[in-house]
Amino acid sequence: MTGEKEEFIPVEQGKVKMYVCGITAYDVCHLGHARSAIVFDIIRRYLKYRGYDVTMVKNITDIDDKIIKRANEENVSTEEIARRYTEEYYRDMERLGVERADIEPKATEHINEMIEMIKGLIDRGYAYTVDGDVYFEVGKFPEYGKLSKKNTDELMAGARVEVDEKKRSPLDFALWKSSKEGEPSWDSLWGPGRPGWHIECSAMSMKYLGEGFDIHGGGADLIFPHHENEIAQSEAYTGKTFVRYWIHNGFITVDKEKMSKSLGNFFTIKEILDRYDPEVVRYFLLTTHYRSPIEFSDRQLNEAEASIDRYYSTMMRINDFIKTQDTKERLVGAEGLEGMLSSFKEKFLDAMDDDFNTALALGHIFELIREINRFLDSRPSGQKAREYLIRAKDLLSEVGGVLNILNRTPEQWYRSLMRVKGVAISEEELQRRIAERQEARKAKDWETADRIRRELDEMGIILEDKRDGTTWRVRVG
RNA sequence: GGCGGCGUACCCAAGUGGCUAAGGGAGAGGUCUGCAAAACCUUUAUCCGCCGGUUCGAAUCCGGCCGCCGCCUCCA
Repeated sequence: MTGEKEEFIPVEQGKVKMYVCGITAYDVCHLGHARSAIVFDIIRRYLKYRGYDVTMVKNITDIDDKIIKRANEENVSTEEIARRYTEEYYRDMERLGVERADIEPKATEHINEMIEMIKGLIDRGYAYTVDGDVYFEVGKFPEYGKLSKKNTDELMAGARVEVDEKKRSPLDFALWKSSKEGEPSWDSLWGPGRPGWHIECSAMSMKYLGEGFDIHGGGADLIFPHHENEIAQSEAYTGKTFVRYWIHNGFITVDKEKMSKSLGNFFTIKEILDRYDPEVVRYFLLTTHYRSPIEFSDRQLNEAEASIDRYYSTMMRINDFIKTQDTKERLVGAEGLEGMLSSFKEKFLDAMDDDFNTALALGHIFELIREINRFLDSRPSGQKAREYLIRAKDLLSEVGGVLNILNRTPEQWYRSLMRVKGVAISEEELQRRIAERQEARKAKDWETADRIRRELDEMGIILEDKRDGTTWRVRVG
């Protein structure tokens, strides 16, 4: 609300109640929706990791003008449209690895709560009825604009909305819309109609989280008017502070412009996931702070892929090393790793505690990765060395679990890459060729060995000869 | 027009008063290797859009300018 970072103090100690604006089920989701979903998924995971008992509510708007429009275009019911795109949404989220919220209420299942609230607003003099419509009277709520830092005079002056004659002021917004012939409707004290968009979030968040709760999130484009309206109607209704902390994620841009439905410059989640592993998308979104805009491009995704690959290559080295049986203790220059191991966790927490600075947290992860590689390059051996690496691995998987990235095995990663990149060779065949090449190498038949390596390279497989065998990777980038 | 945000190396990006300006990608040189690849080392911002100011000290605070973007209408 202040527009600045603040210390987080929840309403109830140890508990966090958060509400995130979900989707309107009228079309398939694009990458922008993915960002919001992933950002708040990570915030929730982190708060849980920090020991809070988190309750997250994310709504689904299953009735509104866009849905009605779409239903009319396709000559099907609004329920059909909402059901279809809700299913699509869940499919996308599952593929992206976004966990479901604790409660995912639908607007149409909370009409009574909304009617109750609208009634209360009319009773308290904040809303008025005109021909079956109900409007919130913004002029009655002096604090209007406090979130978006707009003042009502300027809004009036700059209003470029076609003035609805029924409204007392152009700023007033609909709480209830009377329905036209053939539109879905619910009975109310004001006649048949449907709720306005803003009222659902207020009614549902209060129902599940209470009249004042901790965190309310959504895309930055919801600040005005949606969240401003939510504050007005909720605080007018309860007389209490609606939300303590507002969190808004930045946009995804394409050529610097906001990715949006109306500009048509969007990529659907499905399109992206046909070409990239979901982890690449998640990683990519975490490389930039959640509030900043993030420029989408294949180049960026390829870089994200390369970074993840670097991580898993190191993980493979760790795993190989942990399997060694050597008892001869050899540790030279382990100080770097040792120091990193003891400071890593704190650095990670500091980064995340500072407004969920995932980009910085990733930086720390890769510093540790470099230190691990440096250590492994020093040719250590023995139990002590193994213990260091086990500790490193545990730390990495702990934070990887929180960020929901870098938490698979290298094998899973490479298999997935083979699929995504369409590498045309089976693992069995690949192993056979590697064995074949090993024979050639043993016989110092470099020509054959190089030929096999080149052939595999053309298929997108890179071979790496190590001391005790050859490993393969899928080429990325 | 009003309000808000951003401008850090070749690219992406963290850093919002003071140790050597994180990290990733890309490039160059080196170590290792049969040759590679990977990894590691060195290297690529005496400087953080420009100009002024505050301060012992600023990328970081203040003012002005330039450029880009967002919101003000549905939008994650």
